[in-house]
Amino acid sequence: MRCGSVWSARGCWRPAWSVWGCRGPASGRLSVVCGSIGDVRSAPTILHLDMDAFYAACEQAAKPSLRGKPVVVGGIGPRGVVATASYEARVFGIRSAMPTAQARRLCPNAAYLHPRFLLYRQVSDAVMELLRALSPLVEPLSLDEAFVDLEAGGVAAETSAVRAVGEKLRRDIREATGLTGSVGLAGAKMLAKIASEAAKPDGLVVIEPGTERELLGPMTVRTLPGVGPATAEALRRAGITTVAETAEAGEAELVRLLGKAHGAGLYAMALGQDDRPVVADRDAKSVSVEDTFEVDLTDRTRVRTELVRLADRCVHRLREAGRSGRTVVIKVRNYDFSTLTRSETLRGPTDDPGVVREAAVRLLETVDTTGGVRLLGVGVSGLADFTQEDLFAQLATEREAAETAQAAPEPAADDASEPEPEEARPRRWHPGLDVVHDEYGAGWVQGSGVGRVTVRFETPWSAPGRVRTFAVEDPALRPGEPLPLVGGPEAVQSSDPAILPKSLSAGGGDDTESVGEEISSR
DNA sequence: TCTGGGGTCCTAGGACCC
DNA sequence: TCTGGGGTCCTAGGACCC
Repeated sequence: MRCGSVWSARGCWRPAWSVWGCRGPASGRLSVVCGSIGDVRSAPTILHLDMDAFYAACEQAAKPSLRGKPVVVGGIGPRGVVATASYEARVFGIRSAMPTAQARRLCPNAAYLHPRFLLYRQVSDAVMELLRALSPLVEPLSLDEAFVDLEAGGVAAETSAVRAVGEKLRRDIREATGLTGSVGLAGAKMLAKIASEAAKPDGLVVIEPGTERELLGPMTVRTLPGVGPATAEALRRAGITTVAETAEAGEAELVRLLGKAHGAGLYAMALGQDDRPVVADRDAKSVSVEDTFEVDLTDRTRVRTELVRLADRCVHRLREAGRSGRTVVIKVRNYDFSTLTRSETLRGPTDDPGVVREAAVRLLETVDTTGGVRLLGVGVSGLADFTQEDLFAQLATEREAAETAQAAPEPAADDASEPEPEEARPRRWHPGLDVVHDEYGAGWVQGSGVGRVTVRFETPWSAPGRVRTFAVEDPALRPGEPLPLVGGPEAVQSSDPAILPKSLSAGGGDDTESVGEEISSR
């Protein structure tokens, strides 16, 4: 089924759904049943959009030389995992959440790129804007996914009307971003999501209200949202593997197996019942940051320093969101991957870096880290809208700062939101990052090592570009910014004139005399 | 060279209060 | 001074999602 998702096999995957969707003399009867329950709308007016291989597709749109090639976006380091693989990379068996090292074994010739969230957010904003033109009720689930309530947007509650809206949306997205998205339309969130999954890539699937039970019945229970490996295994041990078997098991049995909330929820899903509304403007409930270290931390002082850094980053994000929080939580993953959390609830919400820092350090003191620390995290929950100084928290800061002053000679700048000066950071030329060269213009890092960095000079609107290699300290080379994927050079809004050099717009000649040597592309 | 980072929701036990 | 029960808050852990 997975390989059914690749370009080549798309033709034989999608029609299978059309068959299911059209099949069934009983569909009329079922629609009456469901209509009477009121759990699913009588028209497929809930839309789910899912962009296709989003991060990888953004990179291919930005980097002409990668179009049609396997691209993997994710952690580049020894402990990295895959965030998104392009469809060309999925042919090799590469999947999200797979260790990058394993992906490299499966497809050594793919391009392995560090994520550029700035770009993904820009593209996402453009897509979400198109969605909000359809309805005031838009619920983003992530950068590349959202529900839209078309009924609230005044779209006629008819299949033909919502289908037309969905197809137009897909065209608009392609025009605005150059990317493809898949659309699912159904009378409930769960079904719309299942439909968009079936539509992938670059398709649209409608699930007609009334057909959902026979559609879902034969599918694996893993299809249902909320059923992961653990739930699936618990169900399998009870002889349940399909959605139909889940429904047959009955609510009481599912509650016995999985607990009250999960069991009851799963039973409803298996019947195709899902009346969750589309909710716009969901407030975040927690903010957290975490780092996995390339080598386990064993030095206690270093662990503390890193924790303080994370606390500052966390508060920075909290403040950016204009929030404060009452509960501080730290997360420690040990050398053996065992993970624990410790939390402390303050008397009132705070966004004071000192308070969060000290709570985090206090919590760390209750944890044995002698075996080595693989990951550290700091989070804040119990969020409130930040409106006023919290006196309790302020007092706590001063008191605890005084108490720990002698025991903890931590340097610690006063304001966590102060970013490190650019010069203080070593230049890290991660593969995939934008750069600008004084002479050659905009490009991206293809690789680096042993004091050299290899750059491919191309832009979203250029032909595939050529590769040159420089010393990592080359003063003509500097970090760049993402370029717009569509609109060409006219769309560039940058104060950096070097992005658009004459040599590039003139089509480039054989002009490698100066800085570097050519390197063959892989 | 196994296993990221950012989240959400649920459960269960103990404290505490009525 | 043998003991019931409910509600809420806090903490820790776990499953799941993208």
